[in-house]
Order: sequence, then structure tokens, then C-alpha cells
Amino acid sequence: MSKTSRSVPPRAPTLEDVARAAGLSSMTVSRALNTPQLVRPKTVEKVIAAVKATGYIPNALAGGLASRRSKLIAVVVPQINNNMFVDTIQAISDELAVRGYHMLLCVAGYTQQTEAELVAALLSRRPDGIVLTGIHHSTDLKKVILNASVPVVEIWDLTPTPLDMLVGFSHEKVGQATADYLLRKGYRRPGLLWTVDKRAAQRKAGLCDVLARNGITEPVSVDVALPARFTSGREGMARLLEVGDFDVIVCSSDTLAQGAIIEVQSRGLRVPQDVAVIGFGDLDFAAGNQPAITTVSVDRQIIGQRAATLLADRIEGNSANEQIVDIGFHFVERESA
Amino acid sequence: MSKTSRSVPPRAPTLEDVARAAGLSSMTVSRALNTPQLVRPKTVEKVIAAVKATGYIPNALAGGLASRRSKLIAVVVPQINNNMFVDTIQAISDELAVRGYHMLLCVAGYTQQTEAELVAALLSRRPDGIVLTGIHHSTDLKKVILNASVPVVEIWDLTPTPLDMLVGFSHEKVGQATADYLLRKGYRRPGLLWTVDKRAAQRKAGLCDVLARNGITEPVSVDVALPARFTSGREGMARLLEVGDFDVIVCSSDTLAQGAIIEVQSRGLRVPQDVAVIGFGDLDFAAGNQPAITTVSVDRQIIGQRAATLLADRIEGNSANEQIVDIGFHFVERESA
DNA sequence: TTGTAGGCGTTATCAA
DNA sequence: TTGATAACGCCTACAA
Repeated sequence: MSKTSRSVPPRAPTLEDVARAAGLSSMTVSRALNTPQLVRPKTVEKVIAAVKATGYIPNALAGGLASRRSKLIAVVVPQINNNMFVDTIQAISDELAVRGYHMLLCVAGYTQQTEAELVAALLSRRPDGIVLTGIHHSTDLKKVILNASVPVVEIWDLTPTPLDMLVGFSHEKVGQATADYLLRKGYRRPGLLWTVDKRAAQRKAGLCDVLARNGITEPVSVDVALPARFTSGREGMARLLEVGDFDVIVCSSDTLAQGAIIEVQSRGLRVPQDVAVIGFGDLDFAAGNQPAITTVSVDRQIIGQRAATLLADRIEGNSANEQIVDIGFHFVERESA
Repeated sequence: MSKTSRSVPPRAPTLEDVARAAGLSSMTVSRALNTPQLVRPKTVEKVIAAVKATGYIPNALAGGLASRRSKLIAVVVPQINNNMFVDTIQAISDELAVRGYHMLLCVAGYTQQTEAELVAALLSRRPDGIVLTGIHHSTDLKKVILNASVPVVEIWDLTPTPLDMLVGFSHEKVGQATADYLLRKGYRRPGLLWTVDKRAAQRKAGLCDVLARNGITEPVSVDVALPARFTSGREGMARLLEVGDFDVIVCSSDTLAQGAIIEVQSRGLRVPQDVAVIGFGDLDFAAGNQPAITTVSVDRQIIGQRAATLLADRIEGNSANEQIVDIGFHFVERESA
């Protein structure tokens, strides 16, 4: 109705508006905001005052379009609500924040098709870099990624031939180390309590490989659905106790191990005397559990931190010298096995 | 050197390139991709073929700039590696994916200053909506948000005066319900094992309020750092056992409760006979723990799902009828108290 | 140190 | 049903 008070459309202030308020050109305002060292201090002050006065908030869409740098990193994980990945995600987010990037987080599930589609959609955001979980990708995905020539870090696994950069560790070796431990401790009748993802499968392969070479072939394995849950640990252990007589149960994660231990104890049996239990991950409850869980420790935060650093360095031209980072792992002997 | 093979700069194909390949205008290609129902089927086919041939990937920065809709939702949480929030985040992500949005995930920590800065930076991405954890924000943050006139959902808390929309429950009532339960069960010497965030403080207030009205004033409280960890639970319980004689320990989360229970058991005491323990959250191990943990169940996924739905509906003009969603909670009596 | 011109890749709008 | 034109808001490149 009235053309006085609300005649101004509620358009967000632009660089131009700030420039007008400051009596400068929009280019100078842009410089004052992004590269203040190239602008006279007094001018910078003027700009800052004008920004405050106008309530200006930069438009990163426009900025990214013009500069061809989005300051955006896309992160693809199989799941968020997974004790293994959350610490890595948090570390990525923290490190990226320090470097001035934002994190676009996507859940791919555990199928390749989904991941390929997701990444294609993600690329439309023109991220400056991408973090992919794992090293097994569909050929479509690989083609799209390489074609986009965007820096990529694969995490949580190891291969001599990554798409680009990589931060992880060898799951096969984890399995082997676990087998070595079992054999050294004299366990002969192992049972497996396992989730069905690719990395867990590699650990199983390494484990069974060494066991087989030592005369223990095809140990019984009970599979449980992802994500690994305490409940699945209990149920899986219950099934194992029905089908066989084991001296040790190897679990694909500490979460399962904790559930398994409770199940054993609830039957009046003792861990490790009646049946031992081994986990994976060294989650925060592993050391304090009763009995303390023997497990494989992996620095999940370092994975995220290094991944973010590698990407940011590459993007900013401080070309990373090492492209493949093996963060290793270490076996932690505690009470449960 | 040679100007034949590599003379073409590796510029990503644009709408224009697709249009040329299809013998159409870029506008028609844009329509075929976004609103195919407005384009002749045969033309759409041509476009799809040309897209495939050129390897075209849309540029959402340009699209967002032109259309003023980024298809981006910013989510701000205090922490990611927190058992309480991950399920909510995952649910938001899942629901947003279905609706065609991407999630920008930011970690604010537990200080208001950080959150205000983060949101300002986030707004530069021109998100179509924002999810904020909690209802306590700095006045700066509120001003910026309202000024940007972007849809907001606050989650995990309840207030009659949200910034905009809200999905959560009353922490004070959770505390009251817990107190009611304690009193009904005849517990008279409660101790508290608590983290120091705002929402936990509200639960404590509700709890102490009811207790005080029943003659139990200022129960001893041991505070532990965030995030709530199994280890903190054990340590906190150890301190409690040193400073007093309690018949029940109320914990601000199941994670602490689980640690507390183990600590009690490791001393040869029994839960709940020697000391009872109550948790909060009904995390996945609560029901299967030995003893099963008496706790308050909150549907963490629903919070995320409803928040995402509210936002998407609002953005797409299907104006949400209810702006404040109280998802409630329910007390779950099990064995530990 | 500051300013001008032009383009980044897409979509809204209007015309055909 | 399709196309031409003009933004969208910023930054690169160059000039002054």
C-alpha cells in the first residue's frame, strides 16, 4: 500500500551496496574483504564500517562461480551413525573449519550405485575437493571423478593404486595381526562375529588366511547387519554359542564385542576363561569395559585430520609430497583375550 | 607445444556445450533437465543424449545464483561424535536426500560465540534453510538469522518462542519425570553424574526442583566434560562413591550410566541392589546391558526427520501448519533402577 | 592503491 | 514448445 516504509524490496545487500555506502568501487570492497593487505588500511576500515552498516553477507555462490573456487569439500561416508566414522568426520570438519572450508556431508549407504549417483550430484556443487570412504568404487564413479579433475582423498583403506590421495591402513594386515595373536595365545577354535561391509571382509580374509596356513580352516562366522550394534553383538554371540564350541570369538568391531561379552556373562560364563573375545577399533569403552577389551587400535581422528590437510594443501598449491598415508594400527592386548 | 591434441582447455562442459551438441538453445536444455514436462519428449531425449555425450555436470553455483535457491540446508550441531546427535544428523541427511537437498554440516562446539560466527559464514552459502541445535543463541545470531529471512528449525529443545520452527522435547519435564520415578521407587539419597551442557542443565533443574519439593535438597553432583564418554562414567562414579553414600545415581546420558554401572560392578557391588543407576537417551546398548538400563527414551531420528520435512515443506511453499513439534519422551523402567 | 570492463554458468522473463 | 535477453553477485585481468 504505502510506498514509503516498505517500498524497498528485502533484497540482501550486495558488494555494490557496500561500495556505495563506503564511497568506493565494488572491486575495492571485494579486495578489502578478501585480500586486505592489498588495500590501504584506512580504506579497509571504511569498508568494514560499511559492511557493518549494511549488514552485508557475502554471496559464496556468486564468489565461487566467478573465482572457480567454492571452498567446499564434499565428504562421502557409508553411514554417519557409526562409531567408527564419526570421529573421522568430526576431525575432517574441525580441520576444514580451520582452513576456511565448509563440509558437504553425504551418506552413501553401502552400495556402489548410490555412491556414484551421489558423487555426480555432489560435483554439481563444484567442491574444491572430495573425501571418499573406501577404495572400492564403480567404474562410473571413477570416470566421473577423474573427468572432473577434482582432488580426491580416499580414506579408511589402503591400496597402491588410489584414485588420487589416500589416508588409511591395511585391513588385511589387521586380520593377519589378529590371527597371529590368536595363534600365539594358543587359541585353536575361533568363531567370527562379523558385519558384512567390504573393509570388514578384508580383515576377515587376512585373518582366515593366516589361520588356514596354520591348520585352522573356515572358522564358523555369524554375520550381522550394519551398522554394528551392541544388540547385534549379543544376538550374534547367542547364535554362535548354539552352533559351536569356541575358545575365542573375533568380532569385526568393539561394539559387537561389547555385546558379545555381555551375552557370555549373562549366561554365567566368563570372559576370557570360558570364551575369549576380540574386538576392533579401540572405541572409548574398550579399555574400561569389564573385562577390558582386547582389540586393534586405529587413530580415527588422524585419518580425518590428514585427509583434510592433504586436500587443503593440494587445493592451495602446497602440493602434498606424500600421496598415500598409511596411518597403521596397533594390536592392544587387554583382558578379554 | 603442439596446438592440436591438447589445445582445448579442460573447461567443464556447460549448458551451452550441451545445447550446441543437441542443436538447441541452452534455455531449452535447461528446461529439459529441470522441467521436462514443459519440453517435447523427443527434445528431452536429444538433450539427454547430448548430456551423456558431453559428460555435462550442472553447475549448482551458477544455478543457485540465478534462481536464488541453493538446494542446500545448513545444519549446526555442538558435536558430531556424540551418541545423542548422530542419529538425528543421519535422519536429517536421509530425509534431505529424498527431497533433493544437500547438507552442509557444521560443528559449533558449545559456545555461543562460535555458533554466531559459524552461522554468519554459513549464510554466505545462501542455504535454503538452517537447522540449529538448541534454543539458546546469542542476540547477534538471532539478528543475523532473522535478517536473512531464511527458514530455521531449532531442534532438541522446547520453547514457546522459537526463532521460527522447532522440533524437540522438554528437558525440564524429563528431569521431573525422572524425579517422580525416583520418589515413587523410594530412593532418597540420589547422586548426580552430569555433563555440563545447557540441555543437561535443564534436565537437572527439573529433577532438583521436584526433589526439593519432596525434601531432598541439593543432591551431590559430579560434573564431567563433554562429550559424555564411557570412561567419564566410570571415573565420575568412582568419585561419587568416594564422597557419599547414595542409593541411586542419575546420569545425564546412557553412556555415562553404562560406565557408572561397570565401575560399581568392578567394586563387587550390585546394580541396583547396592546402588541404582538411571540414564538418559535409550541408546542402543541400554536395553541389552546387564543390568538393562532404566532410562528416558527419546526418538532421535524423528527429530531429524521432522526437522528436514518442516524445512523442505516451508521452502517449497507447502507451508507447515504446525511450527512447534513436541516429540515427547517416555520413561523406560528396566533393571538398573 | 583503486577502478573499469567483462565474464563465470545458469535461470526468469518475455517474445515468437 | 522453443528461443533471445537480461540479470544473479562476484572476481579476474587489465588499466590508470
